[in-house]
Order: sequence, then structure tokens, then C-alpha cells
Amino acid sequence: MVRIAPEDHGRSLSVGEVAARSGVAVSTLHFYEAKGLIRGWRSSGNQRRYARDVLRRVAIIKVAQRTGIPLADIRDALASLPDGRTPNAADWRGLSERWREDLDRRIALLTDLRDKLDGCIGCGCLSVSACPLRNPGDVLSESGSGPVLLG
Amino acid sequence: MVRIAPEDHGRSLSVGEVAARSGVAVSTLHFYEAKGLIRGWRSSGNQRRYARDVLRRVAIIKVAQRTGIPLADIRDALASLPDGRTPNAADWRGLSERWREDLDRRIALLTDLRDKLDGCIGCGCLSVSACPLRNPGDVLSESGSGPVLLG
DNA sequence: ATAGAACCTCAACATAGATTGAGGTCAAGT
DNA sequence: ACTTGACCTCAATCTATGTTGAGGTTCTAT
Repeated sequence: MVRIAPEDHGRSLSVGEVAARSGVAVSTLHFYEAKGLIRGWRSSGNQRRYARDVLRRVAIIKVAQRTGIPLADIRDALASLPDGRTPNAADWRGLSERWREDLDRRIALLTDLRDKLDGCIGCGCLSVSACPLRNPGDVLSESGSGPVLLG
Repeated sequence: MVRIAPEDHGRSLSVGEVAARSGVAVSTLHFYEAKGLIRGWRSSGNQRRYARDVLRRVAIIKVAQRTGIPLADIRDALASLPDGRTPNAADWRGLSERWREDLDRRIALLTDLRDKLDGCIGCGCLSVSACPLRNPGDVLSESGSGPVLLG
């Protein structure tokens, strides 16, 4: 049973509590911490302790992942959150805006791909040099190599 | 310099030619062959030879990958192409239709995610049990198998 | 005081999708 | 014949995103 020391009550969370409340495995939280996506401190007995903030962070991580954003980018985006204080609604909204743009671009890319799929796969134009499907001169095309998310 | 033996002229392609024309690395073609995505035969000197079909196949593979379909699924879809003959336009169209449905679903998912992003990240509802973003009871929820998300 | 749950570290394994390298062979031009 | 570039196989490595397990420690209830 997870019990919280009296002096911590309502203030900090153990890794097991975060796991239970956020729905991710303890091992995943270890992993996220190692990758710099979440931060915490240690108890006198070297156990992980987290502020309640971490629940929101983990929630954001999972949502961002569902949209296809890699962890490294999520980490960078989270790093833009304020250091000393608990992020407020405006802070989170900033993240949301950055990601929405990326999402918009990727939706446009997929939509474009879909619209061209029937026409191009069926026809003879699927050559490296000429086909619009092979040569996405459209969305994201100038981003160098592949879809760069939130660089 | 890549030279084609007279008897092969215009009929078969070496792995290097396929690489040059399709834009993928030789090692990747080895990899695709090992994974069953492309097939060919060997010359008397044990070198890979491919029918011209393979260029179309590789093109399809790259397009499908761009939409987020995993190689294993692409392999299965390509396996539905006719065995003895060169695939015709109708064959390719069949593939296109299968994938378009998947693409439609994923576009719907991302769109939904985007629409909820601002509202949900900024507000206090991002809890495991209550938030619509955390609990996708909507698009894709019953899709069971197949490529669900990129990344 | 002690059992057992929860925690710790570190290393290995898993999957997808390749890339790289070592060591050796084949083929074409001179 | 020789050189060179394209080719061969097989194993190792890489990134991303974790999971699993071994071996050891801490915490809390009884």
C-alpha cells in the first residue's frame, strides 16, 4: 500500500502514485526522467518524489505522443515551461499552439497524400522525377529531411 | 559504370540500378528483399536482378511509408498483387483503396486531436478519467489492429 | 521485529527500419 | 593480366521507445 509520509501529505507523489494516477508504467516514468521529460527529487531513502505538476506533464506527453511528436521534441517543448513556478494556463496554451501548427501541417500532408493516392498509384506517373506523390513540393517540402517536428 | 549484359538489355535491373532509379540505398533494397517486400532472381554470378516492376513497387513502398504504414503491412498489401503477371492499373488501385481508408481514419484522428488540443491542454480537464483527449472514445477507438499512429 | 510491498540501479532484450563495416567475389575496361 | 567499381554475405551498430529481470534497499503495517 502506498502511504505518504505526514510531512509530504498532499505535496509530493511517489513514482508508484504517479504511475497509478497517470496510467503509465513505473519503468516508463524512470525512462522519462532519464530522458529529461520529467523532474523530481529524492527522499532521504533515495526514492523518487514528484510535485503534482508531473501528472499534467505526463498527460501532455501522452497527448503529444498520440499526435506523433517524438519524445525528444516533447522534451524540448516542455523545457520551455517556467522553471521556478508551476506552469499556468497560458504556459500550457503556448505549448498547445506550437503543436497545433505542427499538427496542421501534418494533417495537410496526409490529406494531400490521400487526394493524390488514387490518381497516382493507378496511373503511370509514379516515377521518381515526375510524380507529385514522390515529390512533395507542397507541404513541409523545404524542411530538409523528412517532417521536422517542432525543431 | 553499370553495364547491362546484352541479353538482359531493357529487361532486368541490377540492385545498383534500382537504387539509382528509385532513390533508395542498395542496403535498403537488400533489407526490403530480406523482408519480402520485393523479389528478384540471381545472375550466374549470384548478383541480384530485378524486373522493371520493382521500381513501381519501391515507389509504392515509399509513398505508403510516408503515410505512416509500417513495412509489415506494406508487405502484406503487396502480397495481394498478382503472382504471375505484372500488376495492372486495377491491381494498384486496389491497394490505393485499402490505404485510403486507413489514411482517412488517421486524418480524422489527427484532426480531432487538433480540435481538442487548445481546449484541453489549457483547461483543468486533462485527467485520466475525464478528458476527451486522454480518452479517445471517438475515431479509431475500435480499430483494433493495423497501423494506428505514426511514431 | 519482521514480512512483504514498493522502491532502487543497471543491464539486457524487444521491435521497426535501416546503415555500416569487414572480408571476399565478379565483371568490365585497358 | 590487372585494376577498379559494383556486387556478395553476415554481423554489428544505430535511434526511438520502452519492458523485463536480477540483485539489493526502504517503508509501513502488524
